Amino acid sequence: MTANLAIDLDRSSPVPLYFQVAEQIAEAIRRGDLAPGSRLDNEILLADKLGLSRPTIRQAIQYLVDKGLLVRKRGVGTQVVHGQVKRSVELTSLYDDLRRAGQEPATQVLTLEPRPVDEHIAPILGLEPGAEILYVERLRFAAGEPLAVLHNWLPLGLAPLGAAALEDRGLYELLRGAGVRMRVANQRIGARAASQAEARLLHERRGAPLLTMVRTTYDDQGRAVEHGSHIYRASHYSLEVTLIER
Amino acid sequence: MTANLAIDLDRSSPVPLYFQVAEQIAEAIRRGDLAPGSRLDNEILLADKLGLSRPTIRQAIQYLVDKGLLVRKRGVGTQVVHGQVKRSVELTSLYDDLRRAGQEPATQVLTLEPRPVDEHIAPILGLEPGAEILYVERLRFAAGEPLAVLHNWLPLGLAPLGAAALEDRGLYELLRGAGVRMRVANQRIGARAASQAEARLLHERRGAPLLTMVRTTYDDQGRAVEHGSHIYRASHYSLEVTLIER
DNA sequence: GAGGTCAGAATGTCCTGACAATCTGACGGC
DNA sequence: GCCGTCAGATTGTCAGGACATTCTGACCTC
Repeated sequence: MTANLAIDLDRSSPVPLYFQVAEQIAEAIRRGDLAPGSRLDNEILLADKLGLSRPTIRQAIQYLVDKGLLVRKRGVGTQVVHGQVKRSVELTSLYDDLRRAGQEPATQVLTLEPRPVDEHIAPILGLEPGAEILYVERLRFAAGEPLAVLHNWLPLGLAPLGAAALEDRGLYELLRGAGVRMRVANQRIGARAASQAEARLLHERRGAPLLTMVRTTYDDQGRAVEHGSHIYRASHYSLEVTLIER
Repeated sequence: MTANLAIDLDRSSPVPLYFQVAEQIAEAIRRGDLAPGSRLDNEILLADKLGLSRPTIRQAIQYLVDKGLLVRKRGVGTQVVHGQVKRSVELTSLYDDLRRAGQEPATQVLTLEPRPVDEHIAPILGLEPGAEILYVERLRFAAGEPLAVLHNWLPLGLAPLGAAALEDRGLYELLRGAGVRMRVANQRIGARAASQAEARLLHERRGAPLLTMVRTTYDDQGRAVEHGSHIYRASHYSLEVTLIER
């Protein structure tokens, strides 16, 4: 059933075996070697072929099921999902997304300063009211056109964030580079009409539809590391999300 | 460290042990017995206390990590996430969401008929061009106010869908009841201004901002089972999503 | 021919055991 | 006092095995 799907394993590599397997299956799906709807070998056979144990194979498959590339059914087998998953459920910033799409993003920092935390932001970030936080306001461009206005609040001392760095890279990239490991994010997505000031920044007319997103991100210690409130030009941007039921 | 967190296990129940553990930890978090930021006992100790093996405990914890309730860190331990997760990454319909929020949803079926599939919908659902599919158009109300216009395309013969049933329940609920097991969904979320006709249906003014969502849902065999294109009144509704990085 | 029954196949759950990688905090040397 | 080292704690990875549950399709009975 399966094409003979060659998978190389490097046992001396620090990359976990289950991950090596998962990556190479995912690659085969992307390449088209594993057609949508086609069945994978069963877990025991796969384990046998690769000289791995069944739990390891299961972990690899589970990883891809969680990413929405594969689907399993007890008593039947594991199949490749029809219709490709556009993008996985990843914690990426707009900047990363745009660059990956070849859009050549640019950023203009409008504000970057410590300020006392707002009373409605403080509980979200788990801070004392009146504490100082870093406030960032940026205008994001893609292909020369203004695309979004980004407002962020971050705990001080999390990462050294300078205006130059922020104009050169995405916020998430800078945080990751500073050792912050983001794990969970809550997002609320809505829409509203542009105000006069927003319209001017974004080269839209007043009342033009804007996509709004409010997001709070937590790290692997469960601490809030970032709160953002963003507006996007609906005419130029939309969000993509993949949901997976377990 | 942990409150003494009593967990009852029923080994004769068909509910998997790892799931029983996960549910009761989640319940303790919701109740507040496990405060945000507090640490769980380590896996080996927990396994010992409950008379289970470590892999089973790990599976329970992994389940909650995937839902965004817990966060782990190697060498440190497992902690409850600060700031509650509003809603988990579930495959729910608008109807389910509204009812859970106590909004008392109602539905008016505008169209319900088989029709030849559009040429741009056919490849999405994996159908031959020209094949017949079921087209559904509904107006959804919450608390007496119009909230959204829902357009759906479904393969014929998937489930017996009558107008009466659709006015009484959500589409997802009906599909689940017919044995369809949905697993993966791709959503694209955007915004645009309301047309004259849309405004009339939704009691808005022309040009009012609308939230748009296009979604394709796949079942556990990887087959597309539903494609929908929906518009929501941005003034009355927003979407909530939780992202988890593994 | 319709329907029920049963065997095979596949994933789901659970166990035991072992070692690796990583983080924290304490200790000790400079 | 500062910095590096080291040990303990904890999660991450991997192996191998056993049995349960569920689905499909073939076979048999009526």
